[in-house]
Amino acid sequence: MANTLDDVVDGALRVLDEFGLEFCSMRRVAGALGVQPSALYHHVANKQTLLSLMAARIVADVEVTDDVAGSLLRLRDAMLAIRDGAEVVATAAAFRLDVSAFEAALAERVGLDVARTLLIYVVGHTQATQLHRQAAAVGAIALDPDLDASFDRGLAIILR
Amino acid sequence: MANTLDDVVDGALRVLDEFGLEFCSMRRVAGALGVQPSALYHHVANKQTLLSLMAARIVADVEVTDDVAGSLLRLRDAMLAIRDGAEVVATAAAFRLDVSAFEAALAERVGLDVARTLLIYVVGHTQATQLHRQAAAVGAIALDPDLDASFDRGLAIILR
DNA sequence: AGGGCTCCTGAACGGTGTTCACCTGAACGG
DNA sequence: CCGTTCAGGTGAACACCGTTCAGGAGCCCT
Repeated sequence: MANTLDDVVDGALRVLDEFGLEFCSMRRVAGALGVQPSALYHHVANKQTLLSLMAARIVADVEVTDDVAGSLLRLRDAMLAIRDGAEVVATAAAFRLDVSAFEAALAERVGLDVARTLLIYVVGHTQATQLHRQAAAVGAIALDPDLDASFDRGLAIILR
Repeated sequence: MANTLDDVVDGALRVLDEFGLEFCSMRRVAGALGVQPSALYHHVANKQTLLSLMAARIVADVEVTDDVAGSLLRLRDAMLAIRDGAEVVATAAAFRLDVSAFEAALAERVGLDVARTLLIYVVGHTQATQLHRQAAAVGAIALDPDLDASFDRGLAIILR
């Protein structure tokens, strides 16, 4: 027993990956941990805080190197690696608070304005990509095979 | 009596502007129209659909001219004009479906890749701006006076 | 042995989106 | 003028939601 904060975030990310953000409720996360919903509030002030922690975890081990484009591709992959990951990062007021370390590291290499523009673009495009893929997986729309290349071209436009 | 779909969208936008997205519930929209919540489902299949219609309305009369930067500034102003407007537009899967007319008009002038990159940037930056201003209005953070200029610089980076 | 701390329970409160069977009133063709 | 149709609305219900609160169980430290 004796869950820690990390356990809670882990459990929440498992629920997110399995059921999607829409069904990632406090009750379901608690259920995944074998615990009552109210127990979560000993680790986290509210759901919004939990979402921020999840967002931080999602992008946690993406490192910024001198290969700026490569770094941003890794950021994109980290968000795509988990269901609704981009939306969680985007929503959490994340790219103002949680990704600020990422923004700072990026700013050292390309300047603050370009760093900000890049981050907004990467998160936005990745969110659209993830949404599109999910709709395609359900059969609602046809899968656009150009999404990865489209991402690269947009990146090149900003970095030119 | 006899509300139309437009009346419902109007009412929803009034509720949004007054209370914010968080409290823009079907029940509250119904209340603003002097109607039971279930009555809304005669006009709209579900809340998500209503949000998409609201997003479409928010950006509806922004015209794309040959002054691309000016057009994007007007798009930004339209979203900033209503509380949580940018978030509604961003969320509604809007900048894939509702803003697609905007995207097409933009693509005629700057090409599809640049148009997409611009739209992602404009919506993302505006959303961050609106969130920031709201937090500052509540006194949670200090207001950054550089937001408008920051937007212009990001735009210039993409359009260069 | 006793105090404090972390983690948890169980119940409750006031909301939420959505569905359903049913009712009302105006418009319209025979 | 009657009967039908149909958009618009009612009122109750269902199954959830985030969050709060008083309290209990187990552990470490002194």
